[in-house]
Parts: sequence; C-alpha cells; structure tokens
Amino acid sequence: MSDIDLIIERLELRGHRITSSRRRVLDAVLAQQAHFTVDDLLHTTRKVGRATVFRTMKILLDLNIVCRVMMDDGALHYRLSTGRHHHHLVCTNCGRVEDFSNCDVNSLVRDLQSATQYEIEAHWLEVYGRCQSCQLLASVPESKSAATSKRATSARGGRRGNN
Amino acid sequence: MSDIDLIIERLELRGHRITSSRRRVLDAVLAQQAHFTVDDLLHTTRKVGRATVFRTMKILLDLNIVCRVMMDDGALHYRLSTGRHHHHLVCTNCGRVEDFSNCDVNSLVRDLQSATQYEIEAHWLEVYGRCQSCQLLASVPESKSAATSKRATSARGGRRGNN
DNA sequence: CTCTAAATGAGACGTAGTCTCTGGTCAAGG
DNA sequence: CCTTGACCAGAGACTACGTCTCATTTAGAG
Ligand SMILES: [Mn+2]
Ligand SMILES: [Mn+2]
Ligand SMILES: [Zn+2]
Ligand SMILES: [Zn+2]
Repeated sequence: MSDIDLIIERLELRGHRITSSRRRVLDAVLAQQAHFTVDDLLHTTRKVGRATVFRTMKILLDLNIVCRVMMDDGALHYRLSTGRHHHHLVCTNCGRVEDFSNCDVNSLVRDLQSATQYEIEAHWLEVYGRCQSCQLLASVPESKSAATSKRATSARGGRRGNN
Repeated sequence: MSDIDLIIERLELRGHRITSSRRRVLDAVLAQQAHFTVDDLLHTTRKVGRATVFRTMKILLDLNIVCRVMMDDGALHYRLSTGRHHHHLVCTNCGRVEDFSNCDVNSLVRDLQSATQYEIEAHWLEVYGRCQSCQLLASVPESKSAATSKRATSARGGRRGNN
C-alpha cells in the first residue's frame, strides 16, 4: 500500500470525501522533496482552486501529514511530516531543513508549570543556523542553489531568535 | 531619566531622527500594558501614517525594545521587551503572556551542533497553555475578559505546537 | 439511480506588511 | 540668506497569505 493510499484511508476515516482535487493536491504534496508553499503547489497542480489547496492543507496539517516550518525570513513553509513530535533546524542561508526529535523541553515545561501555574499544552521550537555546506562556502553568497532556495523575494517579518 | 528618554537616546545613537511621529508611536507603545498589534497603535495614535508605524516598530524591534509573540491563533503581536533573551508562555484562552528566561536549550544546541554540523545561531521557542484563572473558569468560555482579549476575529494560521 | 451533504472554484474580502513617490524638515556649508 | 542633500512622513498601490461567500458540481450512501 503506497503512501498516498494510506493517507486517503485516513481521510476517509475522518469522513472526508476523496475528490479529484484533493487527490491532485495530495499528489503534488507527495512529489515535493523539500519544503514548499501553497503557491508552489498551485504552480504544479493546474485546475485546483486556491481555496481548495488551502483547505486541503489544513486537513493534512490536522492529520500531521504535513507540518509547517518557520523560515528565518518569517515565511511559513509546509513540509512532509514524520507524524511524530519534532522540531526543525533551518539553514539561514540555503533554507535546508533538518528535523530533530531529541527535544528536551520536558524539564523546562515542568519548571514553568510549577513556577507559573499554567497548564502547559504545547510548544513551538525552531532552531536556526548554517548548514555545513553553507559554512564551507563561507562568505560566498551561494546565489541560488541547494535545497529549495526559491523565493529570492524580499519577504515579510524576518528576524528569528527571540528576546 | 524616564523610559522614553532612554529609548530616544538609543534611537539618536543609531542616527535616527526624533520626529514627532516617532515620539507619538513611542508614547503609544509605552502606554500598552499587554501585547498589541500595529493596528492597536493606529487606533490610539491619530495622525500617524500606517507605514510610519510599521517602520518605527521595525526599528524598535531591532533595538530589542519590543519583541513579538506568536499567539496561538498564529497572529504575531508586539510586546514591550526586557531586552534580554527570553521566551513566551502564552495562555491559549485569554492571551495572557508570561516571559521566561530559564531557557535550557543550550545542551540541546550542543547536541544538535555535533549531530548535524550546523553552526547554530538562534532559536525561537514559544510555549502554550492555560493560565491559572482560565483553568478555574474551566470550560466557561470567558467571553472577552483578562489581559488583552480583543480580536474575537477568527484569525489565520492557528495550531501551535509542532510535529 | 437518486438524492443530498460535502466539496469545489471564482472572486471578494481581510490583515499584515512593503514599496513608491511626492513633499516636508532640518542641518551643514557657502 | 540660500542651496543642497539626507532623512523622514504620509497616501496609497501593491504583495503575500489566507478566509469567506455563493452558485455549481460531485462523492458516495441508500
Ligand atoms: Mn518539542
Ligand atoms: Mn532561549
Ligand atoms: Zn545551508
Ligand atoms: Zn488565560
């Protein structure tokens, strides 16, 4: 049973209908090898409405089939998910993304919980740095290579790392 | 020397001019007791252009005078910052925000660094939960109280806690 | 096959933020 | 005093990302 069939099964279980549009979006998602935006999907899936792609992505997000990565310029990209809880290590130069699961906030959560009396439900952690190949290319600004380095466009937000 | 004078001094040091618009934005920012949006500022500072408010906020962000909080609905709000590295604990019910600094990712960073060979530069961590008063009000959906619980508007994004 | 609830897609709308352009303020220098 | 030039303000167009509305289509249960 292929990936797509498994996902379709899960969609059906949730009572979602398997429409041709959804199938096309799903195909496009599974064809992505790195992270992507809804716009990327729209370019590859002709004939699917924008709203439908957004709606489908929301479902896939609920099912943990995709996750979202906050790029260092503030843009939110989608990415196929392992389904398990994890976080992202994002290269601020080329946009390459590494997952990691050895998330050790549990002790932090315990401390916070007793210090603030909050009932902690979730957390969001993204780490930023330079991947090995981008370090080697030192200051040479690798114009447009590696991973999914589309979007030279200036972009909004920006500035990761909080204070 | 008041807060505002200290900030103005820092702006001047960076070569920014102290204009009446900037002063008005600054006043509005300092008058906020919780987190706020640019739109909130626009409502309180009459006669300052939208672009100018955004431009001023960007400067304040660079100077670590304000920071941004990712609300659990995905909205980015501004908040007066301590200036030091810290993170946010956000109540998913009323929007109250607590800062915390006992951020113990350093060991995680070390592990990641050696495991992935990334040169880690920054991280972003937000924690979500229910504050004490919202726990007491159990399932009673406190319609519109506490902290800065404006914005009943549906909102984008949503879904904190990653996977 | 029939029927209906669910889904689609076009496009309007909302919000956050940037950009462009024109005009203003102000300080330095002649 | 006048010019110059850097910085800045504000209006409004524009972009990105996402939601909503509504008329139409379709999946899939019976
Ligand atoms: Mn974690
Ligand atoms: Mn930290
Ligand atoms: Zn890289
Ligand atoms: Zn609360």
